[in-house]
Amino acid sequence: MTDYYSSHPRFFVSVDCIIFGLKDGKLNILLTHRAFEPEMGKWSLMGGFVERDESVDDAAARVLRQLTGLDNVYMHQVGAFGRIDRDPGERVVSVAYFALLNANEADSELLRARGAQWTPVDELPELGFDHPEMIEKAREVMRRKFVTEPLAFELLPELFTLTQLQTLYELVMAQPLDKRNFRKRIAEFSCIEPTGQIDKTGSRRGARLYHYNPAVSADTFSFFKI
Amino acid sequence: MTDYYSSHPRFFVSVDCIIFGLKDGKLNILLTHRAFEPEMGKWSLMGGFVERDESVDDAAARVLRQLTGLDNVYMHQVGAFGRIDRDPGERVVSVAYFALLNANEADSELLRARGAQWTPVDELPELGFDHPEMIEKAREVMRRKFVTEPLAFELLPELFTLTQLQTLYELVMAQPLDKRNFRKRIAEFSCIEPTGQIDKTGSRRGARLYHYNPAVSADTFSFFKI
DNA sequence: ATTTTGGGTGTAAAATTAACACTCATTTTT
DNA sequence: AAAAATGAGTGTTAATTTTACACCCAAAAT
Repeated sequence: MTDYYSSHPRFFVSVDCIIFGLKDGKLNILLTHRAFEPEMGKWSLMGGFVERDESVDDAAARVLRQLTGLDNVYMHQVGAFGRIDRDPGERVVSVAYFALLNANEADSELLRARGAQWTPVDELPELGFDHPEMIEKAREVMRRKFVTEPLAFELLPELFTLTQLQTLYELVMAQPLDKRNFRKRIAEFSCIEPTGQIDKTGSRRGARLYHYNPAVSADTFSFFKI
Repeated sequence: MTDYYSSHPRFFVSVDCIIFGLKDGKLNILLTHRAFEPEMGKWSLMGGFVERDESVDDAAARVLRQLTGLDNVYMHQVGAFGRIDRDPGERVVSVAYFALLNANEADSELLRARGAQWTPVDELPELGFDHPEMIEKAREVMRRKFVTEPLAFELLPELFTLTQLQTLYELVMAQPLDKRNFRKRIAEFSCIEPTGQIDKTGSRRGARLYHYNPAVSADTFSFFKI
């Protein structure tokens, strides 16, 4: 029975996390400055090896937790990356995940300790390995899922204004949206509920604060009607 | 430098292929009857281990070629499957791919030799491992891609009738389509060209045969306008 | 008191999608 | 030879969805 396996090679399996967050009204991802080989000195995605006692999904969640201190973060697999020479040191097959989180909730102590830094997606430094390809793919997958699933609320704070929500959709979709049409559409979703509260920080007049009620949406959220 | 890696475990990495083809007007996938452990006697997807000298993508293409004799087949990654106990024998991380091919072109000798058999997707036997999950996911990914990419022509013969094309879309989308609206839409694609020829096998009157010209489509094929 | 700033609102035209039924050409049956 | 059967082929209209577009509001700052 072991024969079936034994003639084949084993590889390191790693996970790489494309961690999205909102910073200063821009879409950012968390990068770390690598303090060790290979690719020492270069910026890279946060990654780690899959251990014996964890699934690949669990490994990704662990790497995220170790970096941000956060649990129960939305994550989604982007795909496996398996080029022979993708890691210059050893043969490593890596599975990429993207994560969406509220940037304010991440443990900034931990981030600093690990040399992690939020970086706007349109100002990325040169990255090692096949990380640029992973990020590209992650943005693609995220954009697609954003249309049919209520992902925006993973990135926004608990309470948000409609302008914040619209800006986020514009960032992810990389296209401007009409304010009135956007609000008309939002009004159709009973899961996006106005709280009585007003945000006074973003404007003089103040803007209504909304929150997302997942219990209400449940079955059919679809921002652009598909 | 090796320290960075050496404390981590290595795993077998495999590929599993969800091979779609049309048989008797139904969507089928190729299954093999396993003649060896683990899961001997059960039906399973065609898979294989990734070897040292090949990328994961290449391994999938090789497994497909070894089974069907075909090269240059459309393949697309479905994702990595990494549950700890997904393979009862050993820890194996598997990357699933779906493939689309013209069932008539596969080498039937090879298929027989390897115990492979076309099976309608709605009549699948009990499958081992996490293969049901892989198939589910593969169908999902395929359905999504079918809308925006000209995948139908990978499954159809070189020449096909519009009824064949519509039936295929109905199979993949799992919903009936209006004949007149369908043909109106098809008429807009200059890449779907009528040949002068007539198919007399499918009907008494005979139906025009079309073929797909990839050179014409190129940029924007999108069956349902997104 | 005036200016500035982002928040908030409705309607009409254009485009797309959905619904729908009959004739045609040929083969098979009687 | 006539009739029946079968899948191929064809346009129009209503309904829905999407897009385009401009002004007033409330509060703070000057």
